[in-house]
Amino acid sequence: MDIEQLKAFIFVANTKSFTRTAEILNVVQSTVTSRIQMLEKQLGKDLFERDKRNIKLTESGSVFLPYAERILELNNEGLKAIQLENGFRDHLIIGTTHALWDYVLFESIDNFQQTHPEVSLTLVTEHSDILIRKMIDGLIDVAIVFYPINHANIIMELIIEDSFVLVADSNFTIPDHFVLRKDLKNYNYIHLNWGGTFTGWFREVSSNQDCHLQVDHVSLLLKFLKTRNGLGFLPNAVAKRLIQQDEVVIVPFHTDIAVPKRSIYLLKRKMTKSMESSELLTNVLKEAFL
DNA sequence: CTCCATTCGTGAAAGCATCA
DNA sequence: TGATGCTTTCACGAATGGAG
Repeated sequence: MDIEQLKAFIFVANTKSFTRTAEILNVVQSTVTSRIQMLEKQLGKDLFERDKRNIKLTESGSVFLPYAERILELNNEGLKAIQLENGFRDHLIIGTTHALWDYVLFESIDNFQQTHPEVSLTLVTEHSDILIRKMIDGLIDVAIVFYPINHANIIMELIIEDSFVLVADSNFTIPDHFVLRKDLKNYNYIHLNWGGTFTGWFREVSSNQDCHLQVDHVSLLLKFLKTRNGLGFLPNAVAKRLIQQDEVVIVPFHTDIAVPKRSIYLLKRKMTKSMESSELLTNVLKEAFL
C-alpha cells in the first residue's frame, strides 16, 4: 500500500470517476484502475461497486476511507514536521490568485510575517479550481477562492460578496455623465475576463461584441489603462487598494443589466497541528478585505 | 557491471450504457 | 442507431533492484 494508491482511492471516492481522478492526479486512467486494483488486492476486499456506468463505495470502502484520509494527513504532517526542523513553530501553505496577492493581500501577509516570525509561510498562486484541488489533496492549508466547496476536511467561510467597478488611470478625466455600456467601445475599453458571473454579464453588456484588446493579468490591464487612457473593469476588492494608492479612479458606469456579485471564500483545512497560527493568519487575511 | 525479474505507467482497443 | 463517455484489459517499454 502506498500514498499514490491511497490518493487514487480518496479521489475516486470523492469524484465517483476514475477518469476525473486521472485528470486530477495527472496520470492516465488505467493507472488509476491499477492503483485501485492493487489496493483492493492487498486489502482482500473490493473498495468500489462498479456497474457499467457508475461506481460507488462498498461498505468496506466506506469503512476504509476515513483511515486512508488520516494516513494521507499523517504523511503530510510528517513532511511538514521535517520542514519545521529549522526552528519555526509552524509552517503554513496559503494559496490565492495573482490579483488578490498583488492588490489585496500582499501588505497583510508582509505584516503578518513581521509580527509572527515564528511562522514560516509558503505562498502559492493558482486559479481557484486548482487551489481547491490542492486543498482537497492536503497540499494547501489555507486558500482564498471564488468558488464554494463542500468537503469534510475543509472549513469554508464567505469573506465578502464582491462586485465590479469601471476604472481608469488616475490621470483620466472623469466625464460629467455616466458611461453607458454602448459607450465602452468609444473609451478604449480593455477587457480582462474575470470569469464566473462576470463572463456572462459582460457578454450581455457588450452584446457579444469582441473587444479590441483583451488581457489576462491586472498588471497588464493597468499598463494599458495608463498608455491608452482606457477603461476596464476591476473587482471592488482590487480597485479599493489601487484607488488608495492613487493608481486608478472609479468611472461612473450605468447599465440596465445589474453588475454581478462575486463571492470570495476562505478555505481552511481542518488540522490537528498549527491551528493557532492558522487562526491568526486567517483573521489577518479576512481583515484585508474590510 | 551485467543480467534478469518485477513493477509501474502508457496507449490502444474492447465492451458496455446512455442519450439524442 | 450512431456518438459519446466510462472502465477494464492487454501488450509494451522504461525504471528499479537484487543476484552473481
